[in-house]
Amino acid sequence: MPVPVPEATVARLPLYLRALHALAESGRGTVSSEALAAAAGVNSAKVRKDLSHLGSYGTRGVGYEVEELVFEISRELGLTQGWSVVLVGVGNLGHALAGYGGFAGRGFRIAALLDADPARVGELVGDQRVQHVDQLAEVVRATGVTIGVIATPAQAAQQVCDALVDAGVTSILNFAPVVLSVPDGVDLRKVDLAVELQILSFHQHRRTALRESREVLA
Amino acid sequence: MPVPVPEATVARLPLYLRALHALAESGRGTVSSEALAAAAGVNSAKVRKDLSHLGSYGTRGVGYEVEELVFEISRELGLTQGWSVVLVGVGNLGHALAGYGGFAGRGFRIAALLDADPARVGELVGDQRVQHVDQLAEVVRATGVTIGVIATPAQAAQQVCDALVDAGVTSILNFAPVVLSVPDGVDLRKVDLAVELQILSFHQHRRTALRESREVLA
DNA sequence: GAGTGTGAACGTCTTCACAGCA
DNA sequence: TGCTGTGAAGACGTTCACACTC
Repeated sequence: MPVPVPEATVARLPLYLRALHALAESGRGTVSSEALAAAAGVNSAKVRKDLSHLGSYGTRGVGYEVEELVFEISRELGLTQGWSVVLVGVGNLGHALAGYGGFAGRGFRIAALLDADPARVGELVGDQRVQHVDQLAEVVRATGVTIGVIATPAQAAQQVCDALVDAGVTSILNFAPVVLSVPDGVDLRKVDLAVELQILSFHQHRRTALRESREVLA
Repeated sequence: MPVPVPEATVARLPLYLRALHALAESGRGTVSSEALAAAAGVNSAKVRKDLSHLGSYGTRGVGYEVEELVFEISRELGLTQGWSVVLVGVGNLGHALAGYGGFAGRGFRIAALLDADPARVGELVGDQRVQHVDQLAEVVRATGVTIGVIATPAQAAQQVCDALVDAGVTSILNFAPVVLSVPDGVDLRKVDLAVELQILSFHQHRRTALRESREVLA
């Protein structure tokens, strides 16, 4: 593999995967780049370029086999090996994540739920019982997880992050609204629930500002 | 304003804003691009370029005034005008969003909470009582909201989206894992909670694959 | 004919490196 | 001297357009 898959392509593969799962459920055996593009909300040239980075899985004049593509994308993303995940912070967001179909349905198994609040310890969420965050190192060792998800309040996040790193977790997904720091060799990604709303605000703001300035001119 | 603010810059402004709020709380009066970059998790050249698109708010040899920058970024993002938001879907994720500091703390007021489940109607979340989604048109008219947030299950999302558009909402933020379609003139953005986890999986996968192939060679 | 795979053109974003100002 | 603001260079990503294949 001399040419690595571009990061922008990697970011879209989950999109294609979701669209393909939907297509497979609706009984579609094959898709064109055009149809897949529509289902994923991008344009067809992008789909073809992206998929070409994984190899040649399409048939000219026909399209791509849905099942085959699901497998190849899953493999590329490493979803076929069934990751175990430890989720820290079982508030509303933690509950939402624990019950999220996009996790369990995509090769991610929640191996443990941790929280700092003693009142929540022992609670049953899905098929897992909430454990105290003090057990973190032990839990990570026992379950062998390599991926950690942080859904705690902002103040607790760095401490939890450090604990995860110390315990040997090398991939961390952070939902807390703070910038975390990790040592080299640990992959940290973040989701900020408010960022997109603020971007939306920017566009709405500019649109109404433009409309008003046009009305002034009229 | 002949040169529009680049989209990539807009996407980072919320980051800077969060970092600046934290700096302001800790009593910092002024920041260098270097310090702000560290707090926001980017590099300093980017910070300077980004901020230069808003105007010249820095002082050479000194840096930027924290309070001033907070105001200018907020203004650019349109956060100073206090948007009202309607949130549809009050499950775990909806609860998490309703209680999220990044919304209320940034000029977004939740004007209404809607849900399709009669069992949830009437429930008090924060200072709002959950109303039935059938009231959507009426609620939008009464409150004059222009931003809608969808936190429903995937199956319900397009229907809710259509209802929002019909009611006159022109900016929609979608948390449901489906691609929604909206008419021209409506700005649609999405957050997929599972995408980042899958990207993380890709990197973790590639890392372990590389390590293994190196071990084979050794 | 239909639709993939891909070089080439184009556009956008990032980074560098330094002139210029406080 | 310290740090901003910015042209210029380079990396990266997108889109076009068409040769090629089924």
